[in-house]
Amino acid sequence: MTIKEIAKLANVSLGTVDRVIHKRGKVSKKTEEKVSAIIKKVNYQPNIYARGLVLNKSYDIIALVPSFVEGEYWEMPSKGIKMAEKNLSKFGIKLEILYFDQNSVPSFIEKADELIKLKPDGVILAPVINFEAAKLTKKLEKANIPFSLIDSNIPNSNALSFIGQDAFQSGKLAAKLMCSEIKAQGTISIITIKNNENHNKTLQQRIEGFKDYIYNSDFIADISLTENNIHLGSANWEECLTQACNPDNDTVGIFVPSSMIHYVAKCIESNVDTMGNIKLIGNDLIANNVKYLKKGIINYLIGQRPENQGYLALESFYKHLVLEKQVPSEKYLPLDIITQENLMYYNDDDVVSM
Amino acid sequence: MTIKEIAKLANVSLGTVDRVIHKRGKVSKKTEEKVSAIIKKVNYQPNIYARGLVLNKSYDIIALVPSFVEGEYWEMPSKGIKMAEKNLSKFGIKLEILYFDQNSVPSFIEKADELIKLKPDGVILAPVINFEAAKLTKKLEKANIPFSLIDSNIPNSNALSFIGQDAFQSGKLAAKLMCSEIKAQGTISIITIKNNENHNKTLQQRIEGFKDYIYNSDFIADISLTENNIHLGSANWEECLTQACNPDNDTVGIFVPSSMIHYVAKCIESNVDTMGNIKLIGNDLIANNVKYLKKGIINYLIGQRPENQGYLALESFYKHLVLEKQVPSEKYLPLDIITQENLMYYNDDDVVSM
DNA sequence: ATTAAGAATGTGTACGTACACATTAAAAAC
DNA sequence: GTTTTTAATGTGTACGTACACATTCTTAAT
Repeated sequence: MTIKEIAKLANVSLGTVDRVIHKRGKVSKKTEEKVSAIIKKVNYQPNIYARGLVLNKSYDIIALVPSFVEGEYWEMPSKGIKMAEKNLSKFGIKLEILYFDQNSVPSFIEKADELIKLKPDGVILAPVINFEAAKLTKKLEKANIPFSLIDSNIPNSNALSFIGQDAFQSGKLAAKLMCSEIKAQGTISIITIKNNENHNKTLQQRIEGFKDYIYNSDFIADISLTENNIHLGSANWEECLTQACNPDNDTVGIFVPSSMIHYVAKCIESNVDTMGNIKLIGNDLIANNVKYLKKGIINYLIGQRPENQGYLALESFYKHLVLEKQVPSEKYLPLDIITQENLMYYNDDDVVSM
Repeated sequence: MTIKEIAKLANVSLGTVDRVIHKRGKVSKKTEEKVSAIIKKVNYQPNIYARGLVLNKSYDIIALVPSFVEGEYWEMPSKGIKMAEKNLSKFGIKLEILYFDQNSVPSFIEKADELIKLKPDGVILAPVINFEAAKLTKKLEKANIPFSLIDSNIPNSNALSFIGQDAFQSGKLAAKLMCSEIKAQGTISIITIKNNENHNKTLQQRIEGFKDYIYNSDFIADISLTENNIHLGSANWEECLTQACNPDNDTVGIFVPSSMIHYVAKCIESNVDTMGNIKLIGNDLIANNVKYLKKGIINYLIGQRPENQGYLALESFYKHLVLEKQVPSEKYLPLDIITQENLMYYNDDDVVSM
């Protein structure tokens, strides 16, 4: 059903139908109603090819995400964003990725300023530096530039879309798995490993979820819970870590609420005779973690589909700008439980093919 | 970069460039080489809007899948296929779904004949009735109609694409989870529940995977393994099931290699005092199973993203017919481990949004 | 040298939409 | 009743591609 046919049905010209569809005015009330009725009746759907051809718009989307070295967590969201660009560039979605150092506030500010100057049509933002990210969203709002958030949310930010995880629930899930694995009484250790002093909301929420589950489980009688922080910047962090892993020789499980769990895994591996039975649960399917999962040193990894997060973020702009469809304001991705037995189908390069 | 610009660069007309691009011949070798070189150099990508507009082709895809009543497994692949149609119809992908009764070979044959008569441009086939499905694929091949398989594969069928699961690995995963959950020695029971006598390859592979894991685990010393079949057609199936659940009063876990596990869950629920501690693991996130997972009667469900399977199957034709891209010949979806703690984000209606 | 046949190349139209511009009809001003 | 203004409606062109058809250029046959 085309505009032409509608025009014929309504006994008016193409131009009139066009004005009605786009609400450009300059149509008498009578004909407006007549045409609208027909449009509704025949369920007119614009031909996206013709539309795309004549508009021939392109949209510049800028993603502002943490930089990474190969194998680090933030490689995965970036990968997803790039994959989406490959699929969507033919629809006029152009992408530029700006990387900031997540351990450096000035680096974020610099890139944020650069972003604003480029006047993009849309922004994908990973608000890992919370406060500064919130400031940027205010600026974007003022400049009327839509933005989507990935990884973590900024409540009440008026984002086009948030795509991420439920970190609290992720922690609960980790605790549940830990409780399933542990067969004896002892100590469960929560170890946080960071290379900066920034407050990380995601880590905190995972820890809270973990503790929430443990405190409410039947296991609480048999276990004690300890928390440790390791700072990778400090000189003796390796000693500290080894010490934290099994201080009283009764540690039965360790939870690392981040992708840094491979550091613990490595430590356990080199002390396998004393620590070999400790159950290890952490987050994210990065290469280093996968290695230890395959070896059986890490028992479970929890994933939140970071590639998908990136993919969906760019796709949200395609839906919003190209298709002019409504996009869901929040999308929580599933918390995947990954173990030796199902690893191979998560580790696929093509998880984002949809 | 358009054909027009290429024509200008090559000092030829649009028609000549067009002939070169589509290899229609009637171009002298010299100009053909000149134009080809330019096309390659400027990395010409056809404008999909203009292309789509002028071709204005539509493709009739027919899906041949098992019928279902609400809440049954096969509702999910159908849902995914329909969701894909919603997204892809604007690109000319038209869908018709034919349903057959998976307990009736004649019903399959009837629908298959109907399908062939409709001369579709592509077919999505769920080959649950193996032998007849294979016959259909031969016919389709002869008629030069591409087809994609979902759920289970037909080896060497020359399908455009197979989208499904690794059933053997699914069984192994179930066994791994069972071993994590079980704290005492006793019997693990594999219960198959069917309402027909057809051989079901998927069930068989899951069982084999399950046994493979158990036999190779440290647990084998502490447990014994039994197998039971329940036929829902028989008059006394409920008695049989109750009997099978805990025959020697030492059952510690039950594995049902299908979505039928809710029958077992119901049985356990009504005998909670004697069977309350039995661990339950089964497949598929259908409503009935979710109910018992939430209640804590089912401990784990293993999912293989049936909606995604359906979605990807239709999308494979979009990629093949509309975008003329190569599609992967096999796609194994991840085996999701679902438990109370991560259920909510899998049970989302919108799992297929990508 | 002229013509016919065939190869090579060029031109024109259509697809459905958006938007600028042209035209006509109606109402207001004189 | 004529002119001016404004509202309403109609027309034409462009987007980039595919394909039918028209034209020009070669080459061989007469």
